[in-house]
Amino acid sequence: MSTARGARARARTEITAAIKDAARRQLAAEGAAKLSLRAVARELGMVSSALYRYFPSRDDLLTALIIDAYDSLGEAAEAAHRSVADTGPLERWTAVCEAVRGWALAHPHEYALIYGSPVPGYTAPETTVPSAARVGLLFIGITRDAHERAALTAPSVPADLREEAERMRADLAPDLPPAVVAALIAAWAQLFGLVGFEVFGQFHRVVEDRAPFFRHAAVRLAHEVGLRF
Amino acid sequence: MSTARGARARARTEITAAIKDAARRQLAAEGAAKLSLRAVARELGMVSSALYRYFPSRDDLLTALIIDAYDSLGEAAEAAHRSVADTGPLERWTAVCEAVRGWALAHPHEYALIYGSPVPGYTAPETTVPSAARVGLLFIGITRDAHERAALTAPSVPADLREEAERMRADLAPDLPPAVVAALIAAWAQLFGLVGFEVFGQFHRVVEDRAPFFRHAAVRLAHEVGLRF
DNA sequence: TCAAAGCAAGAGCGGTGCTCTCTTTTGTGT
DNA sequence: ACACAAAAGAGAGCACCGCTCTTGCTTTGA
Repeated sequence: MSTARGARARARTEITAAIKDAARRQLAAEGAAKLSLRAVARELGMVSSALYRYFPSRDDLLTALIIDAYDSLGEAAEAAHRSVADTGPLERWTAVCEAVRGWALAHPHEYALIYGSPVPGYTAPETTVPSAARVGLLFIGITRDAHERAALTAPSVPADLREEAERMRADLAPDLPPAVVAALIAAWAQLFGLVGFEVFGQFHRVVEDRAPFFRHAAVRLAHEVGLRF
Repeated sequence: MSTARGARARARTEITAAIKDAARRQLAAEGAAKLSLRAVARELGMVSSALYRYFPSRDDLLTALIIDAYDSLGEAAEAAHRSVADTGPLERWTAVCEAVRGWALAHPHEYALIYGSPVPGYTAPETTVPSAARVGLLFIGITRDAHERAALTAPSVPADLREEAERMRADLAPDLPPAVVAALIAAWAQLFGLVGFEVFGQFHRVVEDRAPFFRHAAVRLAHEVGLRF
């Protein structure tokens, strides 16, 4: 039971949440590098050392924010997918892509936290994996659906990739053709290349009307995977 | 004249170079976030305040390293391109892609500096533009070459992207079809998505045999642009 | 009831970027 | 050859950082 477990425990979860909220605000305002435990403590009227009762280090606080960011992105993508659940694979694919892009543009610093340079000396704990996988699972689901409806044209795969494609298929989506799994992973990485370039300003003075540009690229990615409609 | 302009000026350029070298070593070892002016000064046997005679701030030192990183990557890509200059567009394309990947894997922290999360509150000065453009210009050159040899199948472009594609063509490569320019920019971003995911560990436990995976993806990118051989 | 556990506070350590002042070194014009 | 101004280095110091340790106070549960 998470209710009625004593005032102290209740206060603990509330304060933990307040710390994460304040930290998220700082993250959004200044970026991960300037996220300071002392500033968070100041904002909450606490002394900095008190924060260590809730998060053993700054990195642990960052980890919590990373998981939240993955979940926030995953939730946004899943919501977008739900809202077009009764359409064809290609439309669902692009809807998820655009949800990812929209979330990233709305939360650039949180996007940077999860898909930008990793914090040096810090490796994400296994805890983050389920949250991080949500968007990928969405794409796998869409593709699987297309495969079951025979709406999937499997791309070809060169000989030197066949073994690895088979391995990825076994690990990630045993019911899909290996070539599709390989193409899917490539498309997944390429999607975040497009999003990252836009969020991180690489398209500055290069791409101006970015929504149609992105939508077109997302459709081409779907085609690369084998989705046709 | 850069030679014989007095012992003092000579010493200045030497010390500036030594500072950048030490900083680059720290960058490679620990990442940009842990690059410390004081540590650089220590390594050089100077006092930290003396560094400010050469770089007005830590960000300016970082900017210098960013330009160097872009140039280092550009040089690696151009060298790879030179070594296959007499082959077909597709082979040259993949050679450049693989040079980018190889450089990124060999210099992960420098790669993070230029293609990872931007340093918060910091916008790259215009000085970086020429260096940053080198890889892109290589791709444009390869594609232009294919176009001149009639070895280019222009992809299609949807109506809502036509205007922007035309604008990009005018800005970046007036001698290429608009649809190709649009595809080229998308491929450029997608390439760095693939490289970034590998360098930043996103492929951990997902893609294992990464060289053939990347090579295949690079070839597909070339096909997307319209290169056939 | 009362010991144990949880928690906030404060002081303090070693580190950071950066500024200011003072002194020394160095190149140059007379 | 000398004087003088510019350049460079040294040092102290400011405000900040993450983190630790000790000291008390409060809540909790046997």
